[in-house]
Amino acid sequence: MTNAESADLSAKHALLEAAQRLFAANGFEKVSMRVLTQEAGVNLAAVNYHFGSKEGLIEAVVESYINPVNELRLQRLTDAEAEGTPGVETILDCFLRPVLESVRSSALSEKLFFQMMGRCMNDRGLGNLPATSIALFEKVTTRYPVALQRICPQLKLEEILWRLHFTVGALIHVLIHTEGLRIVSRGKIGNPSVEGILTMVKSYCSAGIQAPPNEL
Amino acid sequence: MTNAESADLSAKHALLEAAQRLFAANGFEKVSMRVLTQEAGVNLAAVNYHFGSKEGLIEAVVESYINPVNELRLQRLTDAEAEGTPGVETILDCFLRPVLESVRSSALSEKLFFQMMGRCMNDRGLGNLPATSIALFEKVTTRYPVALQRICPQLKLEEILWRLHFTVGALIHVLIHTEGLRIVSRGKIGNPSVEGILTMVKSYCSAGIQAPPNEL
DNA sequence: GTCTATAAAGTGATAGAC
DNA sequence: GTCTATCACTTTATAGAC
Repeated sequence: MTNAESADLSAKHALLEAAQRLFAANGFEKVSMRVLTQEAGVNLAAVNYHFGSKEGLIEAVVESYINPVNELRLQRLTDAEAEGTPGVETILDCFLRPVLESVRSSALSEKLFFQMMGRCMNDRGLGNLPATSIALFEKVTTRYPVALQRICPQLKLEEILWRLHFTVGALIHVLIHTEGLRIVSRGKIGNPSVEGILTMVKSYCSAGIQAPPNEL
Repeated sequence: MTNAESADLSAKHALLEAAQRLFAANGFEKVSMRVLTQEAGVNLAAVNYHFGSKEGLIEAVVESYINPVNELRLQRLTDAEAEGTPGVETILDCFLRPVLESVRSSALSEKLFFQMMGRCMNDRGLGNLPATSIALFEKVTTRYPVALQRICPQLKLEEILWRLHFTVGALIHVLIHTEGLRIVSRGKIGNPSVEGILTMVKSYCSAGIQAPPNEL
């Protein structure tokens, strides 16, 4: 590796690292490239050199968060289906757990990581995600409903899609707003572990998905 | 009413009306006071005269959306409890329906209204809402769990709070992201009426809230 | 690849005339 | 209450030297 390449990688890496931290804590809009480059210890112009624009940097960060999660979701579902016909709880585990596991491959603290993940899924709006992320999302929102319908044949695909929609909402809300709720509720929600929260989300969403079908 | 008061009210009203429309469509951050005042047909300085600052205008709009909903939530629960012990579905109806009904007392289109409501609950983060809104939220998040525990005595209050947290997440997600999903899913979610969506949310969340309790 | 310097445009807020 | 003019500052992006 030449010096130039090494410098390139370290500057690029420093930008990505600072971007993750600052975007997670403050949101994409509120972080200026001046503050970000200062925090990263690189020059202001480096953002445009390495990522083309602020938007390019945002997309790089979003992809680095969302894509591994969705790839893991597909892999886990494939694994589960190889072992038989997974139940609703198992399918939900395949869907939800990758979010928790990605936290370990991140340099961010747990709280910041979850906020970042929530922001990626929320602030950008699904429609204007990077193309690679949209493609993965489409695979996920195609395969999971099929898996669910296999063991919930009483539900129309349409209603499964809606119930997965509600499930995603519960997940994102927990990721983004649980810290705030902890403060506002003055401790009334207790202090469950991440695994404990996952258990509660799974039992709630599993029951919701298996609710009696509605007339559509 | 004097001319001055009339002029005051109409300028203030025009600002609020434009703020609702623009904030709903573009978010609080992205709307500049220059664009907003131009849209409202008033002078740039009017924002600071009538609301003190951009932040003051935002808070006025947020209050005007959130507070009526939470007041209605409290009223509906009071009414339901006057007629006996409401079930989970009834309690959820008291909680969710006020969001839909407020749409009719708004000048906004249905889509914009729902986005605005979602933004009020989401973008600001619960912690930094106006004081009156926080007080109402605290009443709601005190009374509803009590009502739920009355008919779900097998659940600890702590778990009820978490399940209400998930419910709010599903609601907000539907408000903000359903239009986007409609596009991305290429019509696969069908075209249910607002009342139809409410029915689906209620049955999902009702089943989720009544799921078997977890070890905490 | 990295830097400085700067362009070009935007922001919220306010003093002061009317 | 409403207006103009302007302040003081921030933003992203880029040209050009090194």
